[in-house]
Amino acid sequence: MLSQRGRYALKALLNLARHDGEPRQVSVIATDEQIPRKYLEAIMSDLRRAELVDSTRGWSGGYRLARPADLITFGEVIRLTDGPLALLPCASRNFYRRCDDCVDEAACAIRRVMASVRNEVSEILDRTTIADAIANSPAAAAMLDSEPARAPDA
Amino acid sequence: MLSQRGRYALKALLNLARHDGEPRQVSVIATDEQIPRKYLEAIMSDLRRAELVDSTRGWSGGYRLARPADLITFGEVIRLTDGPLALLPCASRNFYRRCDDCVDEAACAIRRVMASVRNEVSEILDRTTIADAIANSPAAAAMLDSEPARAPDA
DNA sequence: CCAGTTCCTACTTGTTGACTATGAATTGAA
DNA sequence: TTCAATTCATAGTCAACAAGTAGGAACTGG
Repeated sequence: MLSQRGRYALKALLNLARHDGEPRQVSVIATDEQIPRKYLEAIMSDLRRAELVDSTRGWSGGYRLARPADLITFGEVIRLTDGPLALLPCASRNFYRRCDDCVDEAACAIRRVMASVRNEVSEILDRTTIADAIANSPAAAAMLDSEPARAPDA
Repeated sequence: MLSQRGRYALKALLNLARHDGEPRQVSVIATDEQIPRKYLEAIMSDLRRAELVDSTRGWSGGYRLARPADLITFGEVIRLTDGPLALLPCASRNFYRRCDDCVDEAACAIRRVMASVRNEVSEILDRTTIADAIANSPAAAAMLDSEPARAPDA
């Protein structure tokens, strides 16, 4: 499960992307997206340290995306807030860690399955950008069936 | 991330599947798979309540699979021990729950992405069975590239 | 009746997620 | 130069949960 923190981070970045251009204050985003202001402040600090957003302080300060929205992937954000995408540390590429009680990693049947899951998940999340997400939003969704979002689902 | 509990449950079921036939005791599985005995006991109880295994007590008691190994999927086990596969409750099919702060679920860009992730994940995990996993294990892995496990990976 | 097993309830212990509080540092406007 | 609005940093709280442990009751074949 994605943490609340991760969900908030994504919502905030989407919000920034939708109102591109001038800096946007934490308080504005917070009320927009129904996020506790102080908590969001901490999250935005993380995003800044990770160089996903830029900040300016003082009078009309706030945050904006540090790069174009089509260069920020879901995968990057989620790895930042929630750590590995993989279901097991030993199946993670970015956060690899051996299981302490694992006898023979190469022969581990569980690991093999989890690795294929991780492949599919990161395939989607590292391909899908913030820009993609806002592109197929509310109204647009019905008209076009673009490539990135695979299943219409419900 | 999968919980330790979930990993143990999978290991235990694989162990049962490999030694099919007569009942196998918790203590045996525990030493085989490096799992704390008492903890495994609790896990096995859960698996029994979920009707994944059968138990007999007393003298030469123990556990065996309640069904053929090719009718037990990773998905079922993981949902039992770890809850939803989906990254968000609102993107789960089996454990659906609305996000409390969600304004318009149908228009939610994040949900759409997470739903497609969930589709891929459950596609794999609900298709892959315990039998599949032991089929492509140690030696077998090199010779045949069967269908279920997609990526060799590393 | 007994030894070996499962089964059940409760407890402990450490970690973490989700905030909250307080205030310092910065910066444009008045 | 002062002021108000912002970001930034550190620390603290609180509840929930994961990962075990403890102790013993219930059952069952020998």
